[in-house]
Amino acid sequence: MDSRCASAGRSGNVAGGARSRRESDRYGKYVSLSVPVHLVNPSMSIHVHPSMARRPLAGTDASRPRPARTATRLPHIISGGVAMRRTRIAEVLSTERIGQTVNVKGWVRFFRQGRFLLLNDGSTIHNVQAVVDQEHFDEARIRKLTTGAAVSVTGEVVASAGTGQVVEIFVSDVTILGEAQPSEVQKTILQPKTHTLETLREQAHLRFRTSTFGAVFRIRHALAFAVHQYFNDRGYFNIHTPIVTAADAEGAGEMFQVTTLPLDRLPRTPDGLIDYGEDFFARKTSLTVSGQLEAELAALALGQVYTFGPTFRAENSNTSRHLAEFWMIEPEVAFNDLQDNMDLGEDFLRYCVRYATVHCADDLNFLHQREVKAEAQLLKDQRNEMPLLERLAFVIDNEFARLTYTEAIDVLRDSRPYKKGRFTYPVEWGTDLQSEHERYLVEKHFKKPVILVDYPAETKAFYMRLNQPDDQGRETVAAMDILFPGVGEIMGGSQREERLDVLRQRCDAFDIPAEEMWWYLDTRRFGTAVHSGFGLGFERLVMFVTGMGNIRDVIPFPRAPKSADF
RNA sequence: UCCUGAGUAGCUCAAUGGCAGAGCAUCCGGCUGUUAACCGGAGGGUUGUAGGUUCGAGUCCUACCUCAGGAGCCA
Repeated sequence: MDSRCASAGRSGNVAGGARSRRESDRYGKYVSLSVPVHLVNPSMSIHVHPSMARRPLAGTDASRPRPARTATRLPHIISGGVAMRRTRIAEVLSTERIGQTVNVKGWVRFFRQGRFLLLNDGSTIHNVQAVVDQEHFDEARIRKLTTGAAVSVTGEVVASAGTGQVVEIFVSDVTILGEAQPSEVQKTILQPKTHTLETLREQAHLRFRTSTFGAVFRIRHALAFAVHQYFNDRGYFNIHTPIVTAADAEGAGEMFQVTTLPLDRLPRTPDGLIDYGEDFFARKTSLTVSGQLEAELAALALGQVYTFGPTFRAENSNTSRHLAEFWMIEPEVAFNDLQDNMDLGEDFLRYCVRYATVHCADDLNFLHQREVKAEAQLLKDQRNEMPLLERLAFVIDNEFARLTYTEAIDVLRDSRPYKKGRFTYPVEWGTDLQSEHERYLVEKHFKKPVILVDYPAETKAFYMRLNQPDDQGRETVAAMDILFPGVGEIMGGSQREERLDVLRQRCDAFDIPAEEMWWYLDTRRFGTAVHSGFGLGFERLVMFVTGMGNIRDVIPFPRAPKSADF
């Protein structure tokens, strides 16, 4: 980046200081000289400054002629959009540009009164209003300014004469880049009205254009960026664990098989079994359900690592919290015990939420208002106790409640709903907590995120570290689950079993063939060490931050049972 | 996979077993500094699919499909 800035500076063909050179460099690749002249208003004169066609820069895409930055600096370039670089609408609205001529490209949201063109280019939740003076343009072109069309607009930024916006663009030229037939648009979610989330889901390829999904996916990006930022700043290394795996022992759920065998004529062994020796990898393989085991290997050498990749579960889960394909973040840290693991999980979650509130204020504000409007129509007991922005602030400002599974059982047995027989499922030590129990703890009792630790050994995975039996001889493992309001289990992790003999016993108890796990067990043979990690469902984090109630609305193209459209 | 509910115009929803409707959107016309613009008019339907009951079914019954909410599995 720095070197590219320097070369832009050397070219010296752009007026202005260091800042404008950097901006020119950043946007230079979007510049196009070839505006289709037949789409330009014939009544407008087109002036091309000599600087438009000169001095290629050395190498790189910047070797195209460079445009003037603004009409203010080169006032003799007055119109036509020719060779003007595009300005993102976010930039037009957030910086002081009154008096400058800008070019924006985007999609029409509304065209009110044949005069007010509301454009959005995805750079921000906000639209820019472009005022089209009909007398200056032929009717044929005006008629193509319809909802959904892609257009390029050039004009002066002026203080708005209306009251709904601070600035607007007074259009000197408008070009239709891509038409949208109103009769066809009318059949899609692009028609400017409120649609249900179910309808939007049926047109997932178009829902990016809506305000809600624009906001959701900008926030999703910010959170993904925050994940890498957090770990990078703290000396973690990102590990790309395999997507195709032969490990069948992770115990994290049903797996999607990966094969190149002909399904209509499977090769058989003499015993009549499927002959996986003929398969692509010469063994049975599947899509990964977790990168944890591989991340452990890396952590026991690189110290602290994390994965952030796709994960696949072939469970027949039909809920608002499950996907067949989702993204998971799995840090793994050598020498961390369960306490360190909890501290990491809590600090990490707080960091991500805070990052979103700082970097996505406009989008979160929109989703907040959207939620407030939607909740106004719900019955009181169905509403969230806190609106979105308060929920986020609450997580940032308050420490999570921490307690053991055994203590949680006591809390539940002491609760009103338990004593009044309101729980559907029994509360007994040794069984997994049900959704209703977790929800009570998070939403009613503690009213904040809860970290539960030390679960009964038989309910958890083989790799979790076995604790000392308690005074009643009950066995637990050093597992931790972080529960969030509305989302449920957002994170699950543990201290790993580092003792070879205990791990072997656990493999036996879970019917896991130790010989297939030789590479995993090897780490316990050569310099084994205490280590811990967790898995965070990325979409569940996005759900919490955006307030979306269905996980299928926080991933662009959801995969779920009987559903892989788009 | 289980439980509950839903499926009627492009969208959101009405319609006691008796003529299938409204608002918005679309199209045509008007108005023109609008803010989910407004005013007038028009077009738009195999009521999810397949059977059944009935003189008559959007409405009742059966099966299936899809979706939603909840449960299980989990992140």
